[in-house]
Amino acid sequence: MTDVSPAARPAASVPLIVDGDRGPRPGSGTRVDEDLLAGLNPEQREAVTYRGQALLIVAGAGSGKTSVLTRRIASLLRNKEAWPSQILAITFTNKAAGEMRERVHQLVGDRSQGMWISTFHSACVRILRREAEQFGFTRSFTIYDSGDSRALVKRLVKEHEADAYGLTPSAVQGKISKLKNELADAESYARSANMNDPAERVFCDVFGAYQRELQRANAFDFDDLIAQTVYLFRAFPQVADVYRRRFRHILVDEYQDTNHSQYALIHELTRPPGSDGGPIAESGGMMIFDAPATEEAASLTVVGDSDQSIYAFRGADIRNISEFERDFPGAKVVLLEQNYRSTQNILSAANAVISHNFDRKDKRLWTDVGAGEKIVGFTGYSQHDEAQFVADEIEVLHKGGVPYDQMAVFYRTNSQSRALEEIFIRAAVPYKIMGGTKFYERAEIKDALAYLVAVANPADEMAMRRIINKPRRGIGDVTIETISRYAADEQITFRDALGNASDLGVGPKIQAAIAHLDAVLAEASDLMLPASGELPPPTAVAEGLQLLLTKSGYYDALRASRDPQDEARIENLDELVAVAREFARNNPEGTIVDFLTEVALVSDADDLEDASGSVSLMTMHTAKGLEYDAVFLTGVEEDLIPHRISAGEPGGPQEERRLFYVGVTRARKRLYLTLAMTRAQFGEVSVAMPSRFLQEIPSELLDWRQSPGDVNSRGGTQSRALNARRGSAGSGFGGSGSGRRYGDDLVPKSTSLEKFANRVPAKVRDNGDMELAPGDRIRHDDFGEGRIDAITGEGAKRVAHVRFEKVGMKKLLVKIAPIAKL
DNA sequence: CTCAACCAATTTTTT
DNA sequence: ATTGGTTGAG
Repeated sequence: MTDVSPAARPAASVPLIVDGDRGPRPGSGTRVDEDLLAGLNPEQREAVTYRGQALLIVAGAGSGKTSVLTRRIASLLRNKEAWPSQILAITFTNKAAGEMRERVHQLVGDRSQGMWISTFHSACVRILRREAEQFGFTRSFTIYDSGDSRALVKRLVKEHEADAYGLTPSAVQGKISKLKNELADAESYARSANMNDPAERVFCDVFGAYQRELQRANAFDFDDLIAQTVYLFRAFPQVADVYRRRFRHILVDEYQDTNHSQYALIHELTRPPGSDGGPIAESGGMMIFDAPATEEAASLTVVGDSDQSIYAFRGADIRNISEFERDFPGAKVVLLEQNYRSTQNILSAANAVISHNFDRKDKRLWTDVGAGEKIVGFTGYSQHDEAQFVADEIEVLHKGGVPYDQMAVFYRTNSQSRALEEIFIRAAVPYKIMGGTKFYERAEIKDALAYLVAVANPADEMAMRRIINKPRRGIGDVTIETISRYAADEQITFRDALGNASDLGVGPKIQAAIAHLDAVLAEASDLMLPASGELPPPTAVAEGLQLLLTKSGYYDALRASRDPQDEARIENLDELVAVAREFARNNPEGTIVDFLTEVALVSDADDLEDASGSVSLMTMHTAKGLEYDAVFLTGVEEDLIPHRISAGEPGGPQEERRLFYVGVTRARKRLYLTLAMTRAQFGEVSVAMPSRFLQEIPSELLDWRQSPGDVNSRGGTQSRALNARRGSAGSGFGGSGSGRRYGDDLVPKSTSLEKFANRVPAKVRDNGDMELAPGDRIRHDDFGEGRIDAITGEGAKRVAHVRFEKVGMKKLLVKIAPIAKL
């Protein structure tokens, strides 16, 4: 807060909101080093050099916005318009933050030290840790991830018997999250709620209890991190002023995906410092007297693209960006429409699809790199068949010179990754799944972290409850409630109650177990948080973790187990210890609290290192902001993309279309759209329909290796709708088109068709009402002869369980399988 | 209190 | 199909 801005000039009688385009300040903009602007188009230059109160950069997909943003920051630093510490840049993921930090560092060197480049959540944690004592928390508070808060909600729902009113834990959790994103707390919601509705009343009770439990546990959930920071700023203007004076340049990436609380946070930070007025400001202390009565608000730069808004489901409000000019009068708007990423064919497809969203501002991406390859379509018989095509095509591309890490496979839902994974393993395609079931969400990792939390934040009863009987110590629900009640009676924490094992009135065996756990926690605490106040050694976290896992008996219990999965769990724990060591190396001063913070906020810790050399698999949401030479969009089916659940929600289908658009625009040179005719879910096989988005792509852009009509017999309607062009495939590829880059062997003229002709029925087929019964013999085009074991299902979903002589048991969809009765 | 067996629900996307 | 939760026996 003592930073003095080299650019700050006492602004005489500046109104609260600066009006009009004031143009570049004298001395800035003109002196930007030319190398920062090298290779930029006029709009991009403007976005880098414009100086003013508010700037909106509307950046279409692939328009070079990251480059613009980093150069903008670099130019502020180079021209000495700002110290690093005066810059706050918000990105959507930690990974993006790391990359931006790296790129700025490349441009300006060590001058970049001290900037805050982080996610909303990380930035708020930093602020909250600093200010926690102001409002009843300690700086070692715990961060609850959604799993933690679900566990808490679950307990409270049970305690309040809220399920009797039709409130499921997940519904309650979702509603609480939504309310917090709107900055509504339990009290304010209770005032506006309809209290005649008993379900509402119970919900308010649970919400209130949930918040009290968090407070008691000295914990914040994800949503609180933002919302409580806003409350903090509103309740303590002098605290807010510290940050308003400090951050003179605020930049927010992916602005279209900000929710209301994030929007409010930005507003709080961009108010002029010292302007709050009212009684509190008078008690604000000396600073008010020292500083000019009114100072300039920080400058705000936001970057976004409303066509890429895909997080409405978690409260993102597209109006934040669409009404930016109204919120910040006089804001400058720069449009970046030239795309430097994809070929024209890919862009044309993207433009065609997104133009079906009616409530958008028309924006057309263009490029000057040429048409490029056609988009390849493929329809598999099953999800495995689809996966096989993807795996084979990846190998073809790889032989043609595309590195694995320049290819990615996207899907709508995480569950779709299974089939891909199975096939990729068999085909020996190196792959890496991004996101999904995260390392830090595995049970054993959460247990280990709960041990650490129990040390770092003894007030966190959730963590204590989690570990108290892991490994098995003979402590069940009854004993836990006994301890809990004892702690309440004695006005001490659950953790401290363990120290009085003999007072609890439990059996001697359990007493001993409790005393032992208490001793282990105390020993770890001495190691990681020495009472003497001296700084623990950097290795303390890793050693403490090791100590906890060993002396608690956790490791031993896993080793003694005969469950084969427990071996993998031990490996995971070893990896966690390794992560702690690595953390110590990078942060010699890092404490246990810092470690837990990092772990709580980093989505997938290992995504930076070993993604190289592997194909990336991820959901389309995760893909935002990334780009690859070749992209496979899989499962392009109705009910998947657009997802079935989205149909019922207002704006749902449109958001799905944006999601599809995001997926398409990730591709630089090659795009594959694949689907399957049948998909198994819940162990049931069902017939899938091609996604409507396929029909929105002009047929001349698409080259079907195998169209839905090729696979599906009732192809009449579908093939018409989907521009199936069986037989004309030869014209689309195999020639010496523009795709020279990967060599001519890249696109095998007909091999892939031949290859898959074996696997997939290449001709139109409809078995209609073929009568089959157990015991019948059949012949399958691929599998040979076999005998029917059983028939299950009804109508179009009738499934034959067939024992083949050569390949064993198979399940076949009677209606479309290439089979004949013998 | 623990374990085995059975049953239900699950699959939208994430910091 | 998998997983988590519940139930009842030991």
